Amino acid sequence: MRIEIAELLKGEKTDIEITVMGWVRTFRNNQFIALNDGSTNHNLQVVVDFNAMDETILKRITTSACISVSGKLIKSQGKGQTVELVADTVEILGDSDAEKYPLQPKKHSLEFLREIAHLRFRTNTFGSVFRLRNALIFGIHKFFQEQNFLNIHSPIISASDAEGAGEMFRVTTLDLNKLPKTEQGDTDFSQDFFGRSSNLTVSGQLEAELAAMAFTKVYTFGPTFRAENSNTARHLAEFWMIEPEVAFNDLKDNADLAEDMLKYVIRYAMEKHPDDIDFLDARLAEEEKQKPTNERAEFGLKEKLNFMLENNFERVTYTEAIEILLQSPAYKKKKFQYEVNWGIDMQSEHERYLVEKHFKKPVIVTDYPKDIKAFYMRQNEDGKTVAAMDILAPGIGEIIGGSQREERLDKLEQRMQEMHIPTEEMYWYLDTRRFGTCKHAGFGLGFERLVQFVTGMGNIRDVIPFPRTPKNCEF
RNA sequence: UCUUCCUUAGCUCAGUUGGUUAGAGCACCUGACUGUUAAUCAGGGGGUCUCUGGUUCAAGUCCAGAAGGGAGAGCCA
Repeated sequence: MRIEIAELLKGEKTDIEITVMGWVRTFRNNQFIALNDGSTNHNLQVVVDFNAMDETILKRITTSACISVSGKLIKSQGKGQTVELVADTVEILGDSDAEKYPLQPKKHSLEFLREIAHLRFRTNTFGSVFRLRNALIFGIHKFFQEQNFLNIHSPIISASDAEGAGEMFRVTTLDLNKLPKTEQGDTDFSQDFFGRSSNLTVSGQLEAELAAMAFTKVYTFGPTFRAENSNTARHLAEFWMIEPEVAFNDLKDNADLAEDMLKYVIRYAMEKHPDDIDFLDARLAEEEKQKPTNERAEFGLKEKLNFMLENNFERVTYTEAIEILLQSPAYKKKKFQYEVNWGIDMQSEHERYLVEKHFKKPVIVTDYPKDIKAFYMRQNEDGKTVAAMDILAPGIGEIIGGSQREERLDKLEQRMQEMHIPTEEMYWYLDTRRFGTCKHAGFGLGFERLVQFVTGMGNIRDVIPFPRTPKNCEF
């Protein structure tokens, strides 16, 4: 019977006959196979007696060959591991031509591995990243399910282009070489599949709001698409987003929920895969050593995560945040490239100063000027700000954006008109304000940014299996 | 999209003021060794110097353009 390596390495049972299957990481000294099956970042040491083994089989034990080994699991006779498998039989399930296989048992650059994303799962780094990604996915569902949230599948294809969250990918079945035209000469979308123009979703929030007006507590967790020409280490054209929406919550409840959720899922992932956290912690420390002293991160990965769990997030209003920036040494020494005054949309350098220099922990900034925020955010009594919140994380920037929603029909309609959002087309959204409206709030969490935060990976393209970015749709 | 840097062997990189046949480590192949931990030792094979054009007696090296990639920025999650 096949047993997984993670189970064997617990070392609870020895002197048993077992079968193990996996991929060869290295074959040392014609005797020792480091075997990995993805259940853990640790390898099982398989010991072969090369004098007794068929030589043609020995030659086929190459890096990344897939093999099945049967034999006896014993206490290790050497140092470096607690148990090892003494092979009776080794069966080659899949050969791997050592001359052509691009991965070697050595350090590769992340850029190179990105070009062979179909094989990078087989490395220690990506093994750890994707096990943690899985734990975070499950941890998020667990957190919400334990609190009786309802998971809603919001649509992936959307006809609404009024959400204003960014450029959209068009969905069409029209022949692009022979587009039907209207009398005015525009493309005639009435002949398209849905009888109107349609796009991939940029957010499930509006649909989540509809569901929250019946189930009270809901969340979405699905793919999201933005056709922005963004070339950065924190943007993808296809990414996953979590969007909880809760009836009767105000902005403070919303911030509490976000903070609780982040802490819960980070703790869950750390407890589920301590070895992977250890590995990535060491990897990051190694990487930091290459940098000049003044560019090094202040905390190691584990330090950072533990600090996050043990401390409350800092909460400041936008107005207070601007005041902090204006009083900062960085501002007085003219270190900021962009101007600071009340009303600006804070730039990366400002957010990073607040999070990394001033507070040195995650910060929840609330009550932004209404002119820099979306139409659906609840207008505050001061007439200038809205009940918005952004959570800024060290090293990542904005990880969560949310708000209390405008539940008052007249205020919402007025704001939509000011911002040129077509109210007729959005009748279904406005209906919730017509029929039994109530205060409610929610937020959007960029899932890959969370994975970046937990794994310490600097580039978002290294925390999703097959990244989609401008000019890149390989695999 | 903007700024900036990079592109030399399968990988990581060196290559002097432009000057014979372009190097190293790892990987691979052959052999030795056999309790190794990215095993070690000896030998060997492996190159359209990203592409296109230009300057020059001579270009990996200088100039121009293109492509790809990194970092930072904008937009955002």
